[in-house]
Amino acid sequence: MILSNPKGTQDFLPPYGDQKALVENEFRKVVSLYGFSEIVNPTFEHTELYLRSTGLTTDIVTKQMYTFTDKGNRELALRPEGTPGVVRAVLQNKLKLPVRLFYIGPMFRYERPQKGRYREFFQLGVEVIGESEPETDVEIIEMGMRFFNQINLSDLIVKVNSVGCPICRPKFRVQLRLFLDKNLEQICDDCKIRVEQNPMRVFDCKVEKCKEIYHDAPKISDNLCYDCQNHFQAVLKELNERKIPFELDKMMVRGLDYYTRTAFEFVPTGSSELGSQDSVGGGGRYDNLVEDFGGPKTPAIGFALGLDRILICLGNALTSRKLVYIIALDAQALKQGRQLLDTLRNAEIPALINPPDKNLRAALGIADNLSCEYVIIIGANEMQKKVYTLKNLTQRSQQEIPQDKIVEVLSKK
RNA sequence: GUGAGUGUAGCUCAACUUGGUUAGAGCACCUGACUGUGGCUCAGGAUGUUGGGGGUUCAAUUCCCCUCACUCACCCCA
Repeated sequence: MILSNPKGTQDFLPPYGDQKALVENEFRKVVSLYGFSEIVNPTFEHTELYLRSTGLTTDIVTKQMYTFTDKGNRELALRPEGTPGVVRAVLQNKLKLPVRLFYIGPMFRYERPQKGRYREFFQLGVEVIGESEPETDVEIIEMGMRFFNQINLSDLIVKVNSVGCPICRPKFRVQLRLFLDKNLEQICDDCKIRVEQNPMRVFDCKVEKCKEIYHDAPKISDNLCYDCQNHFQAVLKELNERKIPFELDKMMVRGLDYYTRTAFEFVPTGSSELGSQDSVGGGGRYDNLVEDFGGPKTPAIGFALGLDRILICLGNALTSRKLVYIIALDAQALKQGRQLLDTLRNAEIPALINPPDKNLRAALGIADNLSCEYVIIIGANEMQKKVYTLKNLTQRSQQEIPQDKIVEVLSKK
């Protein structure tokens, strides 16, 4: 069947395409208040970029990348996430630090699609490169919350944790490993694999039995080194002072290898439409990534929001369009209508004119289908009286407006 | 990658259990009643390779196998 989209992709049909753009623009507005500039990166990069950043132990890299060899024998991958590309661009172009960047665009991961999870999905992301202060962490968390408020998605908290750094994490891993080895008999099969590959991920397990056991396990946030501990305390204090609704979640560990210190997730609280996915976004510090790429030691932090999931949460909250539909009833009126169409558009009022052969009833039906807010009727009566009949479709009301006042009247609406 | 469930008109679904002449309904759509007033009403109309392929059978939407798609969950993540 040719007439079908590839698995895990979606068409944003009207009005969802418009709604998507609306959310993107709100995001642009909010982040620009915090001094972020938009960066547009390629949709594919050298595969190696992701191997060295996102991490060799992550599923994203080991199983989910869309990789291909191009005609010049380059090993490339459709981007599974945005951060590596941004960091690469910053280093390559030697941007002055600190820098605040945001991006909007599609990401690709080969996995089984389900509710709120697609092979092509859209992310809204921010990266702050070159700022180490705990206040920055809180500032961008607060910015995220402000964005969610702005789009009326306020039933939401942020889960916060610290995942340490290369100084404290290895020590902790040994400690955790000891604990897990003692309980190896009781944990599930998946967790047994995690113990070998990446012990901290056991905290993500959804099996009740495992959760009970891990309740008593040592936690990374209780075993931070001096600097990480100070940083984390400062973040928590600042979150409290700024009255940001957060929850300290010592079990939260994030999936990407490069995270250090502060990690967080935006989680809807109300009756979620997201199925088994619980977060609409997440992020954290990655203080070593720039150095890992061969750059100078540079602290950084960022987050990514799932646009598709946000749209699911918003549901059918549709905004009525401010589209004006002009209906001309005869040839003379049509000529007048076409002039009016130009006038309206020049005044930045979105407008359409009906095809000449439709009668009034049918034309109103079309206006209805297009969910126009206003209709302007031009017929012999209007031509004679030098007025337009302006009809409000939602209020089912109409009035005659002098022809030279129409732009003025519509501009106010 | 693993497991479960669904695919019938544009949409939501019925008929399948116990195979049997032209596969139905509601909404939507088209036409008209209504030749300058849309969401209502009434009358009429069009619509399906029953996801695709194969098998069993005199006969398959119905039973069996394969495949594809969707949904849900696991895994993982936005």
